[in-house]
Amino acid sequence: MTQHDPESADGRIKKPRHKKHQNQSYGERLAADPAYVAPRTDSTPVKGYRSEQPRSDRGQRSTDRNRDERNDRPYNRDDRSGARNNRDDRPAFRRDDRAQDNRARYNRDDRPQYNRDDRSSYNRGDRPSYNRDERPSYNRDDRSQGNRDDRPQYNRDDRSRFNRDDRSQGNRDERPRFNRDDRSQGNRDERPRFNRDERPSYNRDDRPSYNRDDRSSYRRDDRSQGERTERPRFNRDDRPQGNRDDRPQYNRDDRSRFDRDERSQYSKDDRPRFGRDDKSYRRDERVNNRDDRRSEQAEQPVDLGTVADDNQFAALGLAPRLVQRLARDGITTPFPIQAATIPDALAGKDVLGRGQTGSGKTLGFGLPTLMRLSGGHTESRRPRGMILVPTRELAMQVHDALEPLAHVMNVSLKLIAGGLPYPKQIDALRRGVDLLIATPGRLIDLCEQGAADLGAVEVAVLDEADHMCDMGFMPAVTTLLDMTPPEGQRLLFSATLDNDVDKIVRTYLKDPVQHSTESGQASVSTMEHHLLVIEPAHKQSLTAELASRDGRTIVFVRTKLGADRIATQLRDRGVMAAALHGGLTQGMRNRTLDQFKDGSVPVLVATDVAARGIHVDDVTLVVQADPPAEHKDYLHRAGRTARAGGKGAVVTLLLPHQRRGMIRMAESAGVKADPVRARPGDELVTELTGGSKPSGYPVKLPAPKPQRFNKGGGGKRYGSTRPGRGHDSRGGNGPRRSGNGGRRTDGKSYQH
DNA sequence: AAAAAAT
Repeated sequence: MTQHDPESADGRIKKPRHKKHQNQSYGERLAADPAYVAPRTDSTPVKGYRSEQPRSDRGQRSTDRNRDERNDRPYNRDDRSGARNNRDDRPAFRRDDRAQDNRARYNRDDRPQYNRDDRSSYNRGDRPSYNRDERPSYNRDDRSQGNRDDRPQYNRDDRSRFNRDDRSQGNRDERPRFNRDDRSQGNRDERPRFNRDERPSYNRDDRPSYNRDDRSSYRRDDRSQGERTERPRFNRDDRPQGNRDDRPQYNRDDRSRFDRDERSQYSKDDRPRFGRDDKSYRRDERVNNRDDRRSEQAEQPVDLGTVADDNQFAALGLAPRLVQRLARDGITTPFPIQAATIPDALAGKDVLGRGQTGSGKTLGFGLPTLMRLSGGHTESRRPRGMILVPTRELAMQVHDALEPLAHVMNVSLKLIAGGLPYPKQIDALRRGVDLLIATPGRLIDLCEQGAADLGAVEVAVLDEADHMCDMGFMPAVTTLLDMTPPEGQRLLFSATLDNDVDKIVRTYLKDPVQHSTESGQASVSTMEHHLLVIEPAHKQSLTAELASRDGRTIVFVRTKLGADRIATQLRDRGVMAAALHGGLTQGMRNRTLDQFKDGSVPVLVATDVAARGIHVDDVTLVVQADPPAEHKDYLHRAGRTARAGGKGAVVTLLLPHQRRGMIRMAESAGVKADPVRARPGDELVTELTGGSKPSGYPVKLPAPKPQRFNKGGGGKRYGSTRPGRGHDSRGGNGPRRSGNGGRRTDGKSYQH
């Protein structure tokens, strides 16, 4: 009966069959054929559900009709990406449509009843026959057709996926959408969902994996005693601050693995029981609305230590609690960029901040933002602050840097980035989160889904502003800024602010105050620069020689393929190196960065994904195996070393024909260095590397993290070099890759 | 011009 799923025997999506329609958008196709019915999307979770369905139901999936529908899906997907590429054409259309779109979503209120019933029956197992045959056409006709185009199909899947989770806790009756509005006000108490809403954030933010033991005992013991508000603080205080920099990514990786893979098994035992036990506790003692939480916390201030009288942060006008918290980490003297921008930002002005790499810009915009958001009231789905960053890693870093500070200010924050599970992000938004730290794509996605509404954003921050304003990012950034109220405060920060930013500045900033603590050139005095002109044939061996040294090294290359290739070459020559680029799964990216931070892999071979903002302690050498494309890139790449006053060297390898361009670039970048001819073994090279040479014996990357949670499955997705689909057919929120070591196979990004 | 950013 069951042939292979057309969709996947091997987990891959097959090529579309309907070539004819491949470049036709759904809307176009609909226009041509009004009878056209959207391919159903409910089939996406097939992997997760199928095995749970009674066999008799399963059979129905392989009717011709259903198969065809499923084959339609890829075609649809292509449409969507086509649409993405056409972004430029669409934003206007989109934006105009947005209101309408929202309305449509609100209109749903009329519908949920039957929808939900549909869905619940779906859950009960009669879905296949029922849904398949009846619901689609029914729903589709009812629903306003026009909007469908805008709403990605996968929305539906996602939605139903977490709704399902929610639902499993009962109270289906209480859930209809109209509750949405009330929700933030305190219907919460009644609703088990509250429980869910709270828990994830707790899980997410604070539990270092190594604390896991603590946590579980902690969980069981402390939890029932209430005082949830104490918990995070407890955790946070215990955590040695100094380690933070080394650990965040590490935690995250574990966490996601844990969450994604473990949860399904884990939940069966613990979660429901927790829910049940928790009821009385929840009802009676728990304080579960935000304001109460705030006041409670205010009543029991934690001793954050004393602040010296001459603490200069206090002088900038920051709240005592914040100053105390900073002081506890030994941060008592503002960097110039902070001293310059904080007062203006606190005064509510729009600020353009430029400070050299590693000069503390994160706090420069972070502290005023937290100050502003503290004490306000955030409605469900309507965050009041937004920090946009260009890469996921940077988003994580900013999040982790601000988190302890946000905590003392009683500001909730949430990382919104791609490659991470949707449900927790949506839950957090629904619960109401003050400040988002986001990469543009995912945030737009969530806004389109209606999970987030930027209409209440008081502070919008662009980190790496000039990069956010370049061609690739601009549309997304303007889309997001357009959604924020124009009267809101806007802060733009970068090490290089140039003409590209003008458009954003003119459009979105009112009377901006500009602070440039440096010229925007390479003025970090502790950084030395070397330009080496080399023979093409020597590139590999020279790179290996340079990278084979004590201390952390980042090797920058131009392309993702190049990153993979050079990392492999280095390992073949005995240099422990790993590649980092955007073609890897987020899990791989996290793991690689963790290994680089914890020292198990001292050489990182990266594309420009790591060029900006990423802070790793003690990177003492940056090698540019491919010269940067422009002077700004040079500065940002170079800025990974010599951070916060440390020392560092930047070596750029140049093929003869790249020499001229580099000289020009060096001038624009303010780099004082003359190209020098170099060969492997040269004195200069030896000097830079401290004399150590690659062993010549191939090395292998360290094994994935040893922590494997029992019951298998854990870590499969990210941990193995050959991530099998295995039995973890759940958690399909993560990036889906068929396994070949996490490298892209679709070639999509490599085409010119 | 590549990379990044949503699935």
